[in-house]
Amino acid sequence: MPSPKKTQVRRDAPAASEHFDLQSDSLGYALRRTQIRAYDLFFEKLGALDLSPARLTALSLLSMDAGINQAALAKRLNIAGPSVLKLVDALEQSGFVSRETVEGDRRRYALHLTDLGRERLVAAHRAHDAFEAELAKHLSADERAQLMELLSRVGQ
Amino acid sequence: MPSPKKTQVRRDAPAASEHFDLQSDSLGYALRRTQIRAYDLFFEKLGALDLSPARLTALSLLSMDAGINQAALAKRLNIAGPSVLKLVDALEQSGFVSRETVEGDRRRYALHLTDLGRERLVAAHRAHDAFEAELAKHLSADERAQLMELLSRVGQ
DNA sequence: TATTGTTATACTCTATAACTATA
DNA sequence: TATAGTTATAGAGTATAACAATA
Repeated sequence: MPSPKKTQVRRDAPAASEHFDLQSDSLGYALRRTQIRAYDLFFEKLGALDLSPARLTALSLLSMDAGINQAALAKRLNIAGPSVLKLVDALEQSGFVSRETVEGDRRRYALHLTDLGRERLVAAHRAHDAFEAELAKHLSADERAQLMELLSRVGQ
Repeated sequence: MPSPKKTQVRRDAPAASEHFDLQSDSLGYALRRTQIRAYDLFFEKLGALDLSPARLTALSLLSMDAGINQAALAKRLNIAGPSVLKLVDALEQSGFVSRETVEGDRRRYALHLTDLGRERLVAAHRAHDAFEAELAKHLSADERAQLMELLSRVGQ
């Protein structure tokens, strides 16, 4: 298929010392720059809450799917077993999540938010709203919706 | 300031077991999902070239700024000194970059692309074009430009 | 004193492989 | 046999602190 977009610039440069400015018209780089900005802003707004993006997502999932087990959580977060284990260990140590036994299957735990976890999630939800507002502060509501739509089409 | 966007859904849920679906209308999550997709696609298209995004960016910068030193490269890549050192070590070991002495300042090296590095960058440039085309395959040229513009406004 | 590059060290996030207990 | 959770280990990518050589 033809390549409809050119990222190369300075086509007048001599072949032997050609310049490749890959960053100048690259959607990939633009996505990365924007995501770095979002990541920084996330910690600016939620850093005091002892919640990384992954930890917050886990709490959010647990608020919607109480009693989910680690394997299912790993699948939802798209991470491997040992990774979710460390995540749940950390959340348990912070007092946000409890592992509870399941009657009839002693292999698995049911994961639940603790009262503290629920409180923290409420605070995080507020902070996340502020994060989203700040992130999109230069966009109108229509432009933000448009951006979401375009992103979803890149995400395929 | 007022919060113009709401990420919360299911407002009819009881307060004691409120659900927080942070992912449903979050620009932050949309950015992350899209970037993960881009990252995967990058390795699909450029994985065989022994170049990570950071390594490719370094080669691209060296093609434009031949003779740059490590400290300057670190600044351009926005990474710390020891990090750029490892990066340059790896690029040197792959045979893409050479450290050359600088007359008049024996503290620093001038970094240059080798012939192999230049060849690899040409191949990477082609592969990167294919990557960009695939990434934006569901967007028209106008939509792609619009997305870039909206992203640049989120990035500050 | 300041700069360049380096070493030593450590942290986060992720993974795979092999294991135990249970089903 | 298959599943849930765990342990051990490793690798990529990043950082800070302390240092040597040089300016």
